[in-house]
Amino acid sequence: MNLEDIARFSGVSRSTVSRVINNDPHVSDKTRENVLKIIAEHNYAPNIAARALVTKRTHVIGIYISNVIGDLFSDPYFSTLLQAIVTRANEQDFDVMLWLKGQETSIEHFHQRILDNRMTDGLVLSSTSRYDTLPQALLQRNRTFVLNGRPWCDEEHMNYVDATNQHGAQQAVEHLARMGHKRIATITGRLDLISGYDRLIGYRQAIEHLELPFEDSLVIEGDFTEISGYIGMRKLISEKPDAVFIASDHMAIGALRAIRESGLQVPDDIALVGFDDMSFATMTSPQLTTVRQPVQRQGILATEGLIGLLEGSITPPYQVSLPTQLVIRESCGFPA
Amino acid sequence: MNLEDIARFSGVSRSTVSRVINNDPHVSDKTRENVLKIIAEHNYAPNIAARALVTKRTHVIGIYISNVIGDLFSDPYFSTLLQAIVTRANEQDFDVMLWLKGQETSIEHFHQRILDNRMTDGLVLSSTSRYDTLPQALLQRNRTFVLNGRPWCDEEHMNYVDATNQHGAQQAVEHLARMGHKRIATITGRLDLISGYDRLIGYRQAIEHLELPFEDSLVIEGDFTEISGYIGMRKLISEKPDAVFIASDHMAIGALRAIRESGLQVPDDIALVGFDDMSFATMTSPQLTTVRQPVQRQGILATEGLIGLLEGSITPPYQVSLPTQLVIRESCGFPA
DNA sequence: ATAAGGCTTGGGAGCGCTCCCAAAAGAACA
DNA sequence: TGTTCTTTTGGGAGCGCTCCCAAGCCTTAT
Repeated sequence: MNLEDIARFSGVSRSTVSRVINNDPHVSDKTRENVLKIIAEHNYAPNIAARALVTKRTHVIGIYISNVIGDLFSDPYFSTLLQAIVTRANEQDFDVMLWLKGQETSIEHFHQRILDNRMTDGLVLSSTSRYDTLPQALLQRNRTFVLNGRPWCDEEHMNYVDATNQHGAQQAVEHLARMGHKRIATITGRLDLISGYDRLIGYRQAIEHLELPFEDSLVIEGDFTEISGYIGMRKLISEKPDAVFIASDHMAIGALRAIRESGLQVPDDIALVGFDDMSFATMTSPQLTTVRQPVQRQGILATEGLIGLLEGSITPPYQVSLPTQLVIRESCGFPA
Repeated sequence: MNLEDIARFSGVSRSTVSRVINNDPHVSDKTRENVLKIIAEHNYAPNIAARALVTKRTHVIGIYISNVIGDLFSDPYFSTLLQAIVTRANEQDFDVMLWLKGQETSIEHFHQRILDNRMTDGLVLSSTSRYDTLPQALLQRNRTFVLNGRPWCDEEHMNYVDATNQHGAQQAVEHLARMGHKRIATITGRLDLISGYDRLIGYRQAIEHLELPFEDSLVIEGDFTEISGYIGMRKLISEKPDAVFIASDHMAIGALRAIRESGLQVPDDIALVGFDDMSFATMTSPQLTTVRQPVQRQGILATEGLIGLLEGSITPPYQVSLPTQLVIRESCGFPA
């Protein structure tokens, strides 16, 4: 069943059917109606490949997530992001192709797969490592893409949607200081991801600004996983910090567990602030004080930006930075 | 840059280049080598649309997940499944297209989108509701697909990968009985999903078989979300059950919270068994006794099955049922 | 009645591939 | 040397669309 068949059945030419399908106004109402009826009767849908061959557009965007650690992205951050992207793309009549890079996949092979795949009009890249060469390779080949998180380099030319991670981290640390905490430690995220890096920078800036003691032993490197939060906190306990800024809620869950196991109390013995404001942050006891970042909004804006770029309604660079917001709950302590 | 260009550069014909790209043995080693060099030099990749137009194959499979509730699939079940599918598909040289049905999306519109999209060779459908007409529509149009979870109807003709949910639920309840519990309640999953339904059936069969009292008030309908586990358990507490079989670990987390808030102890006051064996089941206190289902394996087999079906190496129906396994930890109590 | 103008419609060309058949080149044998 | 067979190569046709130009039709004005 193709255009020609539909044309024959409805007694018009291939061109007219094409016009009807593409909503071209140059068709009489009578003809349009008739053709639409025939199309519906036969469940006809145009052959996407043939269309793509001539238009050089597929109406498909790709999502590349490279941070997939361990048993997969158990961190609901990615689920939320993914859902936002897929939903928004569908609303704008785009379909979505998905690539997940696990640890085991060979990166060259994987990149080649994405670079060679010409089935997508554009890409959203999420949580690209500082060492990931994909953005550069795509740039070099003139492919349209939007980064989730600001780029490590070439900032002026890249399209991205970011959150104010530095500022969020600062707010968190400042709030802990305001609550009377002096010895404030941090468990970082992956430092090869811009979000992890920026949150550490924010921590440092706040410490410096507040003229609090900065000690290397108060900075523990995590990798955003729950288990790394647990391990990080176990290391940290012997350092006896008053408070800890943890670069993700997911890690904060692990940290809470470590604290509970050691018999200490949150926030009395150790105060905690997380980052992300994931849905489970209100389900812990005590409830988690955290820095909210608009994950869903990031996904939506990345998608809208990409599609706008593709359709020419947005001229590059498309650069967005979304605000973060401190959400005060119980884990940070109460004013004395 | 197309086949013809590469042909010109390497001094051979379009056909020969095509043969090289498709690994046709009827090319001399010298020619092949030369052509490959030119291809690499120009970063040439064949135009997928043109190829698909003639072969009628895209090497793309689609995944349709319809269970997306609320703030997205916060249940890591889907993340795990998705990752397994994507990884396996990529290994077999297929790309993956993703559709997520949220509550808000109009189902007709969504189905049309999937039915019309001829860009995928086949589909994996996960957690399709009993009321979802997509499987029938796909069947009617002769599209190849594999269900994750056995179908609600037309079982003989459908391809599916399932887990032994009934048996798993039975084991869970039997174990609770063995631990000395008499008044065993359940919080069900969504009963329009086959997994939720089968787990309830398994519960009932066990109760009947063990000749324990069956009371309607001991069966609370949940929907697999954490919050429904919380709400369900709050309702259940007044019924004073000895033990509860909860149809997912995610709901069990909510139930644990409800029990803790009411000042009761697990397993002393109420024993609990979950389902899924998600990674967080060992992080709760007490650790969760649960029924393990091989989610990853399900994703892998669904993908392999679909691809096998597409390539003709498997003849339909492709029907797999994977075993579940009781994992005994702390929440179910200890032998008296 | 004729010309001029706007709508609507039809059909050729071409997108970049694969597939098939036929031609060319090389190998092997008498 | 010619003949036959095998291996390697070339080129036409066609997949199902869109895009463009030209032709046909219907108005409306002169």
